[in-house]
Amino acid sequence: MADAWQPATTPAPGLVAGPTRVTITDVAARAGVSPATVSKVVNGRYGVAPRTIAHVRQVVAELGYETSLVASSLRSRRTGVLGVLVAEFEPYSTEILKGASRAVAGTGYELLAYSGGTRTDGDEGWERRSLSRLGGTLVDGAVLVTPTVALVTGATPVVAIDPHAGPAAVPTVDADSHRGAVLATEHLLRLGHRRVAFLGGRPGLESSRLREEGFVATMRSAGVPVAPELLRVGGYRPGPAAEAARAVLALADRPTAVFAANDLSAIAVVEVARELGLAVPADLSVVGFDNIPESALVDPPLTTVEQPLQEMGARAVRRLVGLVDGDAAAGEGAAWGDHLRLPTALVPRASTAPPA
Amino acid sequence: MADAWQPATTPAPGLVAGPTRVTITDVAARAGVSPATVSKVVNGRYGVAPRTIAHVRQVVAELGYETSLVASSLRSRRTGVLGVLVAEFEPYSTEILKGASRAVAGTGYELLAYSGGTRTDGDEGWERRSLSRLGGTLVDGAVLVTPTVALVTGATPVVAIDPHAGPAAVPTVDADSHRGAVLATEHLLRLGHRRVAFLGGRPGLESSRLREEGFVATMRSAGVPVAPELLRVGGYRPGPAAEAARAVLALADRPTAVFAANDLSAIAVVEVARELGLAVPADLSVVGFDNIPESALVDPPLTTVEQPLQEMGARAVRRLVGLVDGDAAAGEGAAWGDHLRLPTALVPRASTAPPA
DNA sequence: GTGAAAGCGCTAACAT
DNA sequence: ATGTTAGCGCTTTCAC
Repeated sequence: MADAWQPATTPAPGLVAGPTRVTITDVAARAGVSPATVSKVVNGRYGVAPRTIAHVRQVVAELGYETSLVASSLRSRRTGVLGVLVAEFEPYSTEILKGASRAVAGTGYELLAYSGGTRTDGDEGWERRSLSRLGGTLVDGAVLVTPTVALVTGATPVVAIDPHAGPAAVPTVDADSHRGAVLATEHLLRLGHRRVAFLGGRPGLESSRLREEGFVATMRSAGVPVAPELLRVGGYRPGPAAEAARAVLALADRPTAVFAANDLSAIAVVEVARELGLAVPADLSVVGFDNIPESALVDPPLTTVEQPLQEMGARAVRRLVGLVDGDAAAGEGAAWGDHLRLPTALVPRASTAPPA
Repeated sequence: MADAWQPATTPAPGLVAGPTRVTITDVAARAGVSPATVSKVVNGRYGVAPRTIAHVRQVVAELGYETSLVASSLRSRRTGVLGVLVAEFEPYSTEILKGASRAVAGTGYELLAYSGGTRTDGDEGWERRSLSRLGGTLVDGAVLVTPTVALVTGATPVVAIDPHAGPAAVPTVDADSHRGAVLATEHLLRLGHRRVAFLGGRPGLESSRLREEGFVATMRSAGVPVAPELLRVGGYRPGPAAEAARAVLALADRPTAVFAANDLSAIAVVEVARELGLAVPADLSVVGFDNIPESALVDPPLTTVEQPLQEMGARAVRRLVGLVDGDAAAGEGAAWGDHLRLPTALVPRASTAPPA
């Protein structure tokens, strides 16, 4: 890729890089008071003379002082910041983020999204690591997006979105994956497909298990056998999903349809099909899951199962705010261990058709 | 909205909330060494006996210790974390985030996105505040998304995306807004529109200025006058944009087309048109800017100007990594003050047509 | 090879 | 009403 960086105008006065950060000590020195007094003024504590307040405010403004999130959170244990912990920023997690952002407005909290899964790729346990690194200090509470492992949450309030299988110790928000899988499978059966492959999600996630279960159960009850070689794992990720798709489409008795456990995988399937010279949906029908915006933008637009991702993010944040502000005043839900399951719905688009 | 929280199963053993965070002191005590030694082991410093290393590692694993990002960053001044500072998480900034996330993979850095604009709405100066709060300590460098004010960056390396007007003291990434506006305006003129309204972006942003300039210049050079009442400000935000749209569509001599400075505004225009019983594009053509995924999902799909948002995020991060790792080894670009401008392109869809 | 001590910037007790 | 002190969890000299 060509490099298009160009020389720019010279920096304007006042915009150049300054020396180091302005600290509370700088403000205190300039104002002729103690750091403690500055702290009180900045945090609106009682017991400071009006004159002093005004003066300190003045100096704060002059110097452009802002309290360091790091230092204050280390000391005080309350930051007014809520964390959204994700493995990486992809369409799924950013949809959640949009909803979280909307929900946090007006609560007095700020949002900090941390992507801890990019360091070592395929990193299991990023959620534990991220939570340990940020929890208790930097953020007052956290929303965990698709955590794959159970975790000791310690003192930090946590809400999970679409978590691992098994009992959860934290309030959980997810969508009805089983029902969604049933809808998708019925859609394919109704179109006349009998040989249908399933590209599973990330092992360990409950949503992954439920989507497979929904698929298999629906096929079974329709009296259509599911050959073992048609059950693959895509891990919710494009790379592995493409590999699995290649394998399944290379079969002598090729499936006429693929149900992928998420849209990213489904999009990968469509790409692989194209590589192999298969037309979608003429030669191969593809169904996804999630209804991320990208699913409507690919060619052909993807038939998929919608989960209300933004709503899930918003609900999780509202629940978290309740937890952080004290269980008593919890606005949404009450005690730990709750579970909110939102509905899913089929979104028929152009990637599915009757088999040739 | 009905509350669907349901009681859940009892927490499984080992998953319940623990007491407090495991600190380096806990590990030290359990391992029978000093905190300093634990620190050395955890950070891979030299001068620790292999036996000790193994033992400490063991205890770290047992206790599930993770170094606190807050504490270590306060002391050491290097965190391995890059910040992306945004006003809020909406489609524009999350597209940037996707690109940033992709670019950061494999660099050894982690990504922390901070939304500092939701606290007080319409908050000018969130970028300065956020940077002050996180910079120098929490993050090693930051990408600022659409900062509206110039700022003293201090010691923290910063790259700006689509910033304020005027000379910038930091490397900047943006898209060719002027050219994009020309393309959009020419498109409308070509369709036969003569009475075209413009819904401006956020005052203070260079992109906003350039889009207006591109629009006005193109209209002028086509010999089509732009009535002052057709030049409005939407601020890149749905609410104000809708208001402006209502005003302009209530005009006796209603425009036949609206060019909105971003997609969010354009979508708001379409909604207002619908409210007023105007069909898009039959009664009113609408063009947006950005090509956020949502622009293709609305009804009718929006004609818009594409900027390569993900690419912009990726480029900004790569540049930032160069800055943080030392100007010498800068992988992308060299000195401060550079400017990368990426191309824009018209994306014709269904929201534009010849005037009735 | 290891530990004691100091201190990053801030705030909460406790003086004064 | 204000200042002094201590310490959050960690890393970094610098002794030992």
